[in-house]
Amino acid sequence: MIDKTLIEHSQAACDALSADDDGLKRDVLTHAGNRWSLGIVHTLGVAGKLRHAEIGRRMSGVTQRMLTRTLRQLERDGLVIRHDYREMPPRVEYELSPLGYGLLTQMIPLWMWVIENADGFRAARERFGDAEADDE
Amino acid sequence: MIDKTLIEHSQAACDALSADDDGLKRDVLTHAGNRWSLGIVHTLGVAGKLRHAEIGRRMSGVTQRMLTRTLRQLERDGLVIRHDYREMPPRVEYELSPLGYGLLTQMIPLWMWVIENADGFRAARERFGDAEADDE
DNA sequence: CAGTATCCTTGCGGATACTG
DNA sequence: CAGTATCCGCAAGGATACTG
Repeated sequence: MIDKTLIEHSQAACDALSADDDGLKRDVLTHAGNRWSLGIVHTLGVAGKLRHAEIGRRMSGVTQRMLTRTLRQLERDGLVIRHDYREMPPRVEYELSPLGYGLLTQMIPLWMWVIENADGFRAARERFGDAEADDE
Repeated sequence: MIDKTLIEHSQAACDALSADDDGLKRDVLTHAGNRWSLGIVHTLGVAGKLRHAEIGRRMSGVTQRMLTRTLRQLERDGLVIRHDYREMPPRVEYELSPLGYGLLTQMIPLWMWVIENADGFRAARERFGDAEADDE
């Protein structure tokens, strides 16, 4: 059975939050859910400051296009800082902003929870994946 | 300046997590980032058990199509439980699963952080939104 | 009431080729 | 090296109409 106080606590917290912009939260999660965003934030969080190509090297599968796109997105979101040294050949480095580090920090407990409950998610997938996966 | 120990703590935690499936985390966030997922989870978390139409009434803007789609998605993800009473006229109720309540709980600190840092996000938007919003 | 069935637009993500 | 420029397929999201 579920802890009732947990639910009530959630209620109180959610009510307080509902007053603010609900779209902002979804916005952040939408961008965070994009294919490469989490990986880049994670990589920059671990490595500190990296060049464009170096990020690409550490994240197998990403194309230059998507890397640039995602980095620009993260920059617009204020999570990543871009340093263009205006040299020839070009040298550009990316690093997490304080906001980016903050997000990374906030994400960690969530990630751990997801992994702890991976079985639960997979179980749900199997229950429904076989039955009605084909119609979507 | 940013707390260095924070970064190192993040590093350690992230390294531990990287070993596991990175796609799963992104998967959860992708679904959570979908247009109506958060709102539904929040609504069900606060209200408990609701009928299809009642959810729609509490979330202005959602169409029946998207409501059904999102609910089905959440059901497949194991976050929401669907009760079909097989009556006529139809009566179907939705409620959060334990996993759903768990996710909601995990989300709350993240949401609070997002709202606390809303100024930071908006500031970033304004800095870049004006300059290069037109080319995307 | 609780959905499906269509049709449409938008944006993500990828492949490939090119440029300063 | 750090990008752009084009091309494409796919899925999210929305509008509208219909059904058991």
